[in-house]
Amino acid sequence: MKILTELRARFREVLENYDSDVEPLLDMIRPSQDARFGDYQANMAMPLGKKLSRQPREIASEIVSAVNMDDICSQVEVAGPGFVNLTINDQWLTDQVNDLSNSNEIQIDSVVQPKTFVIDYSSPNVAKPMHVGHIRSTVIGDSLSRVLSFAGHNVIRDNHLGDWGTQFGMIIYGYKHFADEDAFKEKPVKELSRLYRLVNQIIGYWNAKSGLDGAQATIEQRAAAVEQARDAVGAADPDDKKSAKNLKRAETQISYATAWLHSLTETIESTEGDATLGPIVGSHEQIGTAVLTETAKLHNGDEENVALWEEFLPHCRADIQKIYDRLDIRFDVEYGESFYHDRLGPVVSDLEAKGLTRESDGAVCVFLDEFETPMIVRKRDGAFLYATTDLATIQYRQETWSPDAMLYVVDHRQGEHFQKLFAAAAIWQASETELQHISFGTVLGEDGRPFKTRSGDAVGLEGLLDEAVARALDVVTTNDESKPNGAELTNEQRAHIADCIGHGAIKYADLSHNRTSDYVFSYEKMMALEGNTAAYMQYSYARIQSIFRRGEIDIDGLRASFSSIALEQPAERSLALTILQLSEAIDQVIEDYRPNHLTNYLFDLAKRFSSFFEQCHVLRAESETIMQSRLLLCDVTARVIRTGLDLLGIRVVDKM
RNA sequence: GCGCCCAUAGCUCAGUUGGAUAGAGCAACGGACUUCUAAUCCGUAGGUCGGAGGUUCGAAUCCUCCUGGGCGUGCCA
Repeated sequence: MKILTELRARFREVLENYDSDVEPLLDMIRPSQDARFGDYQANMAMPLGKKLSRQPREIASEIVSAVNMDDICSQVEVAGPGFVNLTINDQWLTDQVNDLSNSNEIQIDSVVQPKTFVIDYSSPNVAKPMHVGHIRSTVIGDSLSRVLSFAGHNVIRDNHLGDWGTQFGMIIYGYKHFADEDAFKEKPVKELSRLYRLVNQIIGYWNAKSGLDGAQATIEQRAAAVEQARDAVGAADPDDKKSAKNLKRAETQISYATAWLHSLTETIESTEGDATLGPIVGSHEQIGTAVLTETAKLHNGDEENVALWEEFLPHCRADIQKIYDRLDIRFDVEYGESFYHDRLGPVVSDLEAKGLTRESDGAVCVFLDEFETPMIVRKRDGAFLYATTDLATIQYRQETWSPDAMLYVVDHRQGEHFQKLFAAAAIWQASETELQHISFGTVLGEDGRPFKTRSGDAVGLEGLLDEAVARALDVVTTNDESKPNGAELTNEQRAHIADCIGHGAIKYADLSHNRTSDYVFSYEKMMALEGNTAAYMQYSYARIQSIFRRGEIDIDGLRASFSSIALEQPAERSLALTILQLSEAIDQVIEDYRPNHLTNYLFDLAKRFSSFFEQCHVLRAESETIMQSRLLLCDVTARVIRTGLDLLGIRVVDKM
């Protein structure tokens, strides 16, 4: 399991004769993109040629004759402007894959220097139901945690829950005014989330009311701007694109403003016409400030509000935990925002004492050279902000774990916040800790807009998972019933398989996209169960288990015997080579914290297995020896798939 | 206005940090099932990598400008 490591080790000594810094040169040894160029290629001769003002091909030949690769490469060729194409020796490859096959667990060589990572992910607001927006942070953070720890790093998974913010003020206000005691006793979280939505709608109503005048004024203002721009276009010469552009922009802006006014009016009308909301909104005009007051009272230790918070919180957490249990997500610590409450004042005092703050409009601010706007750590009204909490969190984590790195798996819209946070942390307390925002894009609906329900709400996570499982069950059932030898699964088995496939599909769809880009959420695509989906990998695994069942193979016994893998057919060789590249995929994931390198790898592996499966019959192999070889190759493939999927948080099943 | 990000096949996306003739999967077309599970495999077709310059042996990738889009932008998180 160390092809690339081994190749680089062989090159290292020789390359030291050419350049003092060999790491970048060694990085230029990589798998070939095309089978015609061998299994691996070394591309360092070209840059060396430039640096040393010599012919790259000449350097390549020199390197090739100096590096001792007789045992691992069957062919070493200099090609094109100076590429070195390496073909791995079949015997060496066979030995390597047998080593892996003989080991009890699929492992990669642990990192030489284990680091301590704090990974901050998921972090939902506990008072609101989890929605589709939480899926990426949760799934990506979980996978990165699994991968880093698999590679030998020390990982602390921290769920930085939003358990102390304005949303609790909203619930408390809602509880005091609109609670249905019986409903709360019956299903507390359901009642609390009803109260949250209710309060949210009333706030929205009053915001809309107070926004009407402003929206009207904006429209008038922009109408004037459109007139002005239109005149400018008339006056300007036809080639002046600038004024045409201005007109277009002004027109766009007025259409936004009109749409905005329309949505305000709609909110107001629908609220007033609503059977529940209509009668009550009128008596809660001050709800906005009242909610802030309830929040402030909570923060200041008001007995009643703290008691309510303590009563609500366990229910909310239990509800979130239900989702984590379904998704097989776990954390080492769940220090929510409330945990840092007592540390916020001291953080601000410390910043002040170190002369890093300046007062501006009554707020305590940290001004940073790189940014126009400051980071506000204490509001005019004395309240703290999430920036304050985040600084306190960094401090706490450093004191507690002295991590080498903290990773924040949070969506890209908070990029600027983290830039400021990291900059502030750097001037506040010098530290070697690597602070990284693991940013990701938005989940879009099939219309290319952020994924919302028809009414404009975020899509609930629980319903989303239910839907995926339901669709998976359909496919499992249809497939089982159309098996040539008749259905073979009980209802319980079908349900379990659908559970693994449905949840796996959701996770895989997310992880297989480059995290930095937005992606379009589509049940159809992820459930198509063809192509690059979790099901394809799960299917490969199930087929292998089916071979073992059909042949009544005791695979553990076979592995313990003296049988070994021999690579005769091209499909066998190609599969074995890919199996041995797991560690390269893991390295890539860690390199830039992107799990999609692992999904790409697994897809490649599963494709090669499918080819092998078509071309090389296992149970009807030409001889007992070949059959045993292929059985072992199947076994090691299955174990690598299982390991890889496990690192993505996805389960396998024996039958599909 | 300023800042960050994006634009690759009809659609959804990769593209190993500057490497060889840009790849998958859907969708389309043609083949392979008395199956070690066809949820599969084999093949065909599909591209001005948004546009224009530049950097060099070599650019989807780096730089500049332009076009089109997304997001953020002083007391929410």
